[in-house]
Amino acid sequence: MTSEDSLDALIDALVRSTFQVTSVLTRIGAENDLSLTQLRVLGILRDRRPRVTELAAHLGLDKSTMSGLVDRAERRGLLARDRNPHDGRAVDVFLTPAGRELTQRLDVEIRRALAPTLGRLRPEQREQLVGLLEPLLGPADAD
Amino acid sequence: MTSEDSLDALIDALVRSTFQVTSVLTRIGAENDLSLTQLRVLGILRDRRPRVTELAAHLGLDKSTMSGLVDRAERRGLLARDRNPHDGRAVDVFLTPAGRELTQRLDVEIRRALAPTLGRLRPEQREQLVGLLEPLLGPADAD
DNA sequence: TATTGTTATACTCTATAACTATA
DNA sequence: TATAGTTATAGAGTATAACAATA
Repeated sequence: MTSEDSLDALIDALVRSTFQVTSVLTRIGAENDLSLTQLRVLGILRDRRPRVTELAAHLGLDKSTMSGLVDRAERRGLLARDRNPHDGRAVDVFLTPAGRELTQRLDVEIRRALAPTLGRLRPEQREQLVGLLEPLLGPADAD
Repeated sequence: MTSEDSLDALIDALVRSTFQVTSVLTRIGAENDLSLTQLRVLGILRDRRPRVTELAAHLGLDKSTMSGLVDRAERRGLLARDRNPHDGRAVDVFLTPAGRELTQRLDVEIRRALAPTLGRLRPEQREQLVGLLEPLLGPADAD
């Protein structure tokens, strides 16, 4: 196997695993009336209180798109806005208790959905896989 | 590290790598005026000539959604429809030459975008990674 | 009767452009 | 002037329900 081939095979496997994981996340989101994007918003807010622009940058979206996403999630009581005390232009976004509760439930569901497949690997293989993926990952931003 | 922890860490790494790959695919799609879904449609049609319902099933979408996606891609000349000769109800979908050309260009761009990151792994590590991902993957459906 | 596909409808997601308020 | 956020607008993506054509 040449180096080229090993790269092609890896890209193929990685893209396939991407669509497979995405499909699980999309399904669990849909079962809870959440788009994949809203799922990610909740995931980011788990341990952050970003302003709208930061949230948009995290997701690679325009700030106007972000406004709409925050609007709809806020209307559902999942998150809330607050003026940033240090910058009158900025608006901080954070989970409400209901949003936090839903996020935790989603975590459990995601874990439950992926566990059977990932359980095909022995624990030491899982650790090996994590070790191989880690150097590929950018700065943290799970879920 | 307990077995629970190794599973959590793996899910975290896998989800993060999923969003990272998705972001690359979304960007390359957008640069070519294609949504991630349209990108996937083209990828599926590379080596298949499915009917509308099969395509929808592949993507986990409703057939009415699929009708719209095929409509728009057809209007752009990327794919075409043909009545299935064996079943008068069915409509087969396939790439046009222009669609095939675009798909090949996208392949190159995706490869070029992912190569630098994946190049951080040595060839034997890449093979190891493929070997660990493969048992997790369902039946083929790359891109 | 059941299946395949399209259409009508409604809502979410998305970006661009124009705007207001603050820095 | 530049930045943060919202709103208006337009188009794509999505599902549900109703429909026509075929099996």
